[in-house]
Amino acid sequence: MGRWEPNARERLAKAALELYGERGYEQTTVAEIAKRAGLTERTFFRHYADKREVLFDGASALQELFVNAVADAPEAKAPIDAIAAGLEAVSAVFVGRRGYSRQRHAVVVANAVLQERELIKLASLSAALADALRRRGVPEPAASLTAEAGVAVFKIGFERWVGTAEERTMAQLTRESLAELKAVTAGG
Amino acid sequence: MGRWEPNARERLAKAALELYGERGYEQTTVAEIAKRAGLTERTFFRHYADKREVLFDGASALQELFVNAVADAPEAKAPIDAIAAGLEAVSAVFVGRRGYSRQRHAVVVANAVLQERELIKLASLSAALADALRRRGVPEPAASLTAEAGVAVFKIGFERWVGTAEERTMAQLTRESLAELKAVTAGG
DNA sequence: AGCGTCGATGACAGTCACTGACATCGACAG
DNA sequence: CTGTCGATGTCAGTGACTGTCATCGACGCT
Repeated sequence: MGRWEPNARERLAKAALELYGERGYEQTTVAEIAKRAGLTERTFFRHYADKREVLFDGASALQELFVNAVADAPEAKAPIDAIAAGLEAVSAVFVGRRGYSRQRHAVVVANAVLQERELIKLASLSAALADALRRRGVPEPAASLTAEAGVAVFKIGFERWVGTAEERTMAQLTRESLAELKAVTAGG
Repeated sequence: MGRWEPNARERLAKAALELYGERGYEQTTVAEIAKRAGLTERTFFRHYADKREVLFDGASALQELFVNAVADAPEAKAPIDAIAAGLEAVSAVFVGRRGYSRQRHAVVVANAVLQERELIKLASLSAALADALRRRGVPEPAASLTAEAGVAVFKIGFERWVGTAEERTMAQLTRESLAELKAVTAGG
């Protein structure tokens, strides 16, 4: 057994989400988070770059999953359909995590600075998707626009998923959102 | 004549943009900005909520212009065409401001925290556009998706405008980007 | 002219996010 | 038994941001 309790990083993330929910993000100090996790403030900053990042631990894994699914889609598929394949893959990882997703989402929407961080994560995702599409041979600006559209569908699909009482899967809702986007941009 | 030099707010914005460009955003302290503007740090925070906001003074006016153009578009127009009318109106205000836009954009893209602020301004714009579309009778999620698409077109059109050497207007570039988006989302 | 109010600013102390430097100490290899 | 390593603790420091009170010219009223 080590000198310290294991899973310091996870303990910090859990403590932070709890405290942000209980007292609010601004009313919570990093020292309090560290104390609840049985650590010190300095150690918090060794695990997370800042007070917001602690809520975004899974972001890079999600991005990787999305990008890989797009890259691995059949070559013959159109850009928007490769994105659709990525949306399917990403939707799958949310199965069974609706409670956690709701709790986390409630904290984020309540604080502008957390929304900012979420938005830049989505922008990073969009850039990575555009890159994956370019590697599939899609030219600009089509690659960036398709990526932006995909992220918009993901965002709105997710919001509908956490916001609805019905028991519909995130995959269903993203499929519907994509169909809707195609409808509103049709014609002209 | 007043007790102080006029246009304190504008002086602060000018000093901040200069210093962010000269030394970088992080290497600039608010006290330095205030000093260059002939004021104190405390006065800076009376004009701007934080160190980033000083670069986003025109954001609310731009949003208002965009939203009004969408609201005032002929009733018969489809949602995406109302958005297109808004894009035309917004593009017009950038005429003659390419140098300033480039300088400001260079500062923003060099700093993640400034990009975050820019992204939340765009998110606010998207929400306001969705609201305007809803008031035109557009249901959800079509309103939000069309708004997101419009913001994506604006963003990419703007980036192409500041990034290209050719003398093309922002209106031309946003028109092209919108056409491209329609093309990539077509079919399926 | 005298006077009271108001608004923009200055002065100052305080909190907290975040960083750099150094110390601690169990695990582990040799 | 000893030296290295890695995760943590300790502590001092910077800078963003806030609350509070003081200042003082402009302006309207009498």
